[in-house]
Amino acid sequence: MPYDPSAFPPFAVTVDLVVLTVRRHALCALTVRRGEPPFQGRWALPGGFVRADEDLAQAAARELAEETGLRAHDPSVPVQDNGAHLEQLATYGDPKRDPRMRVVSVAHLALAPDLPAPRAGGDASNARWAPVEELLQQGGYGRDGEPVAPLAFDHAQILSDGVERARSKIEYSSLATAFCPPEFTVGELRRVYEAVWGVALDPRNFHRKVTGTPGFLVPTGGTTTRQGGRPAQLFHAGGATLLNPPMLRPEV
Amino acid sequence: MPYDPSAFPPFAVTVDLVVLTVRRHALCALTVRRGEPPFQGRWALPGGFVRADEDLAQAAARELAEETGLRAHDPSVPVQDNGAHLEQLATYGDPKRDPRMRVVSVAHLALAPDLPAPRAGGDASNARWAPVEELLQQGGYGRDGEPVAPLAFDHAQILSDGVERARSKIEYSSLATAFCPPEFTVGELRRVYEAVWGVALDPRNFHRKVTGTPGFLVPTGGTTTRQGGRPAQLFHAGGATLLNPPMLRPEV
DNA sequence: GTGTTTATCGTCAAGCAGACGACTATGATC
DNA sequence: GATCATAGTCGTCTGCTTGACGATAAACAC
Repeated sequence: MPYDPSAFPPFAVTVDLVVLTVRRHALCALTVRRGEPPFQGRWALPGGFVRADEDLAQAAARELAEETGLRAHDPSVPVQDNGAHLEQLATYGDPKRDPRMRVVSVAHLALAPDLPAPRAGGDASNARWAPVEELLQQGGYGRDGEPVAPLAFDHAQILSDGVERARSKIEYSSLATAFCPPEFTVGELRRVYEAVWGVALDPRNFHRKVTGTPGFLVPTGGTTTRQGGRPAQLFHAGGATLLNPPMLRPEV
Repeated sequence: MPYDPSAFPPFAVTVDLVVLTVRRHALCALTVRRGEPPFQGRWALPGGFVRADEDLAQAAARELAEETGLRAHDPSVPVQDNGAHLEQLATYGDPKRDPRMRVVSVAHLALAPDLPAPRAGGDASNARWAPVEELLQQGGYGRDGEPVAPLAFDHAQILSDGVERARSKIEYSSLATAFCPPEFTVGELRRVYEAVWGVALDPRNFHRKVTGTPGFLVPTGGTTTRQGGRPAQLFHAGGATLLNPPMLRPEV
């Protein structure tokens, strides 16, 4: 492999973000409306060019902050703040994925608690949380009966990969807590699993599992009734990041 | 995010390969000796530039074929041929990872059965299989007592990530069969797990687990004594790709 | 034949998951 | 205030899987 700078073609490198959250019992992704061609007016994943002096993770964290105001969560610190979980997802480099030029996109996956309104560089009308179920159905119709236009570029594929990563990763890690506020109840955590997986879980077995796993949940001492019913204990995420044995996703 | 072609810096995009195999009870990786600066004379992972009309997966498959003669395995076809398993691993883009220029490398992970001698573009003396344990120890000494120079660039990190991916992925998938020849015995498969994880497994429990998982192993009818001892049944990999419940990696 | 090696079958106890009954503590409604 | 609906929490039971390990089988070396 001789090194010849003229031997390689010019590439643009971008980061695209799959930002997931749980709203109203549904797994939702952040989308922004494209203001210029190609795919003008269509929804797309947020993203942008990597700058000359930036690492890929830095670029992703910068884009995340620009779009949502969220700080990226430092993986070396336990998840207790409002920072979002951010990890690299995969890289997409089909020569024809962008009709304008050769663009390689390093997709990242971010998990966030339910947020106030999104902002797309300050323009909230061009950003929204959409249920991934709507975004991924091909040629279907949204909840309002309007036909759903597919996402721009290969973003449907990227979103699909990100959702699958999130679905599998909450099985064997404590990542589901990244969807929760700093303090949460067992029931709220269970509803996260139910929304991400799209299944119903037995509250009693779930409670036994998560409270019986050492280091997963730490009681804060407080209780809340914000879900109605009997007051529930409040917890925050413990130091454990790996769940062993894993939480089993029910068969479909 | 306005689109301005002059707004992004030029990137070179490469693919680097973590090619793993099991030789003499040890997990080994393919390394090539660098012929020019930087890191001249040091060992590195094989790789090269992505061409103008190539997808990332195509580039990785081409590099793999150039270095080893292996065809990349088509994921849609059951693993029964000698093709190697190839998947994207992660992307590395630190601005300083290559002192010459901005290079973003899309690392791929390949798993191959034990092969004849490697060839580095026809030059076998500049390619070798090295135990990952030796490659990853910092400032240690190899089996021959020679001091081990660390891999070039950030390739130690890439290799480490690839090994960890392989170690975790054989837990819940049938990927370990990618290290085996087309027909293999339960004992040979067990020795793959033992080499990759660096642990000893109980032959009886392992046998029960893999033969009891539907679709994992399909008996070919033949037997072999190539390992000595009582003749063992020969199998090839079945259609099942996911192991549920997973093979449990013993605690360390 | 004896010993060695590897393969394969079987047994048993401990742990975990799924199904589900029972009870508790709130707010809402009559 | 009694009743009801809602959600949380604690138990029980059964079946499956695992880990530890005994026992037998079929080859080769001497």
